[in-house]
Order: sequence, then structure tokens, then C-alpha cells
Amino acid sequence: MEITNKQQGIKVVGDVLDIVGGKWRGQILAHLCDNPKRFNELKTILSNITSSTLTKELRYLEDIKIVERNIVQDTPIIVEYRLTDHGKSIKDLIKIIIEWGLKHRKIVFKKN
Amino acid sequence: MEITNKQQGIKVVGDVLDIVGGKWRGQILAHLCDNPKRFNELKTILSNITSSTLTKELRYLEDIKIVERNIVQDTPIIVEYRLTDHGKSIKDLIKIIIEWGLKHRKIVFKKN
DNA sequence: AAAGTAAGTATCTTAAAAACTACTTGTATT
DNA sequence: AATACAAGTAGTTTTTAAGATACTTACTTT
Repeated sequence: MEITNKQQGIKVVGDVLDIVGGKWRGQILAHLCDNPKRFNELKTILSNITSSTLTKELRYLEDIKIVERNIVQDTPIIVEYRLTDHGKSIKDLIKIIIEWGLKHRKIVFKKN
Repeated sequence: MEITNKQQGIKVVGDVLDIVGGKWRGQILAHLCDNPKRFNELKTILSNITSSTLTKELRYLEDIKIVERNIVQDTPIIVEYRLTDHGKSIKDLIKIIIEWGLKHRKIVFKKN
């Protein structure tokens, strides 16, 4: 079946890449695939992200209902971010991305 | 198997999204998945792309050996762009992206 | 009481991506 | 001879993403 025959097919590529693309979103999602993480955990793992950027990205992912923010403990406040039930569907996508990347990194990636 | 356990796993997400991401690259690749296309064909299909942007994107994809430029006819010049053998491996990735997108578009996409 | 941690917010600046406009070379068409 | 098409290039401007820096609130630990 041809990809482009489905009229909707192509624009959707752009839409998905808006969600997952950019410098951080894919990485954030990848980290949340395994288990929920707190704000500062993410900040530490993604070693060069700033608070403001991380906040922005998380809010965006919340807005589109892929990630949810859970207040785990009120005082002192502890917040965790996790994939929503719906967001979990993204795991397969992330997995394929990683597999493709690992397989083709030698040929393709300029940097490193 | 946990995604983040593979140390390389996460950074590679960013690398792959650099290749495929951005406003146009994913769409260009999706169109080339089915069959080769000429410059102006792509320009027409991707209705709002400018020549200079299209050129830049194609040059980038050539650089990383995912797309190749073939001069089909010399005079008048006709050029076609196609996935390299190696580039064809991206089809599976594009397919998954489209599938995920089609399945989740109602919930997720703000615009449209 | 002072310092530190968690989870941010607010503002401004910089850098990178994409768009806009115009031009080019060679050929083919009317 | 003039116009149009194919496949671009060149330079500038606009838009968007990301980074830098500083500050905040409500606790907890020393």
C-alpha cells in the first residue's frame, strides 16, 4: 500500500514530528517511557536543559494529553510526570526511532 | 527491556529527530517513500515550501546519504530525487509515524 | 536563623530555521 | 522574438526555538 495514497498520510507526518521533534521532546518522552520521573530528575538526566525550557516542554506535552503531571506529595511538593494512558502509545514509536538510529548511526550521523 | 537502559538509546532519539524532524524533512521523505520525484514535483506537492528551502533540505538529505540526486535527462535538465538503498530503511519509520498519527490525531492535534 | 531543596516563573537575548524576493542558465514552445 | 518551464542560487528578513540569568514559594535540615 502506498504511503502517499492516503491523502491524509503526509500531513500527519508533519503533525507527529511537531509533537515528538525539537531538541528535547523526543528525549523527554523516551525517558518517560520507562517510568515516571520528577521535574528535577528530568532536569538532571537531560543535562543541559534549563528549567524554563523543561517547563515549557512539559506543559506542551500535558496540553496534548500525552503526559500528565501528578502531585505525589503536597508538602514539600513533589511532582511526577508520567505518560498518560493515551501517551503510552508513543512507546512503540520511540522504540522504532531508537532502533533505526542505532542501526544507522554510523552511516548517517555527522556529529559524534 | 527498558529503553533508557541502553545508554546510547536516548541521545539517538535526538539524532534521529534531527534527521527526520523540522517542518519539511519528514514530509519530503514520506513522499519519496513511494517513488522518486522531481524537484518541481516536490515543490508542488509540498505546497508552501520555497525553492531555497527545498534545495537546502534535499542537499542535507543527500549529504547524509539518505537521498540521491539523479540527473535523468541532460537537456533540458530533469532531476529526480530518490531514496538511496540505505535511505529505504526509513520507510518503516515513516510508516509507523503515519500510523501513530492517524490513530491519535483526534486526541492530540490542536490545529486542524 | 541560615542554607538548601523541589518545583517552578519571568524576562531578555541569541541562534537557528524557514520565508520572501529576486535572479540565473539552458531549453522549448508559441 | 518573447514567454515559459525546469532546476535551481543568492541575499535578506522574519519567526520560532532554545538558552541565560535571576527570582519565587513553601518547606526541611543543620
